[in-house]
Amino acid sequence: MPSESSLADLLPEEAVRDAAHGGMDDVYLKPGHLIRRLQQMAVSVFAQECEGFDMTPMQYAALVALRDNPGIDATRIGALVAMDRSTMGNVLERMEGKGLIERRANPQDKRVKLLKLSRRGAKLLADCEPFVRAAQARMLEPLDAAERVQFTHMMRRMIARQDVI
Amino acid sequence: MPSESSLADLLPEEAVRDAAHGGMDDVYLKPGHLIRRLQQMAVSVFAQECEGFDMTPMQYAALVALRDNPGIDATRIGALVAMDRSTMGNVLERMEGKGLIERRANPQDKRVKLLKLSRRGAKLLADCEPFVRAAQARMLEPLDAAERVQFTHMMRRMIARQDVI
DNA sequence: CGCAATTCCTCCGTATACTGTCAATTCATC
DNA sequence: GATGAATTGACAGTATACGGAGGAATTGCG
Repeated sequence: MPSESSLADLLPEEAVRDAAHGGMDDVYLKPGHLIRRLQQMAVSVFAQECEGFDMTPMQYAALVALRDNPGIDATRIGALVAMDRSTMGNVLERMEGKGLIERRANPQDKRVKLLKLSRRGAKLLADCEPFVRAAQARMLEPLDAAERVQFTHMMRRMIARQDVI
Repeated sequence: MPSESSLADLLPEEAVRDAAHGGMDDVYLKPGHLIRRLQQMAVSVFAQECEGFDMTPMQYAALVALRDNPGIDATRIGALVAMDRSTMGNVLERMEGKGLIERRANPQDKRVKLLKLSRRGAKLLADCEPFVRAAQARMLEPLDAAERVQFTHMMRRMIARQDVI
């Protein structure tokens, strides 16, 4: 049986106190660290809610983008979901391996490969939708309605300012 | 010269409009997606500000944890910075390769390897501190003072609720 | 003391994530 | 129409990120 110990159990009391009260140089309270922890939380919640679908957050994002934009190419899907071409290529390769998408050569432009949801991919997407919705809701659950709107807007402002990808 | 095109340039107007106005099933506005984008932003800002130090955000976190807890072992460092032991092992291996840390066997407990900052690691940490501070500030720059406090608290609440790692 | 449970590290497997490079192809301009 | 610039997908390299297995070592309980 895997140990169910939480982070705090492993730490010396000193560190826990510092993390709780905020020492001088506590990495633990800096935005960079908290944002990373937030991402860990989001991935974990998604995995928990969508357990059994054999689907990752990025694969879900690609499925949605593909459903809403059939016949798009890999570079443009990457732009839609904010992922670079290399990583998108790997994600799509795994998805093709699982039979979720189909890649076809474009007769008009022999550089690009057009992408399409397979029947199986469409079914997976439809089936998991309620669970993904539950995951998204659970991430924001500690916030009240007004805070959720605020938080979302603040995230969008921070992302927009430093435009990445 | 690498293309300086932003995300929006690549997208069909339809997708941009949807992303801006919020369609029915826009992944682009869901917390999971925004949190991932936020993490991309944070890593990118850190990399820009700390360019030239040959140091990643996780390596910085490990350095701080090691400075504040000399003689700690790998599992406990992982708990401090919220990273599983496998990944921490890889990070520490790379850091040892760069001469930033020293790993020594513990005579009392031959399972563990005690970790210590090297002189070089300590110097790197001291040198990069102002740049890391600048990076952390830049991440929150679009928010005003009150919002920064709110945002940080909301992140902490969301992380605390779904306790990961 | 003996033995089971636990702990620590390492390795494997899978999945992101980004930079840089490359060849094939297309486009823009002359 | 030729040619340089840009685009696309593939690949290599580096770095997270996590679960699980396994071996060595320690601890705790009887």
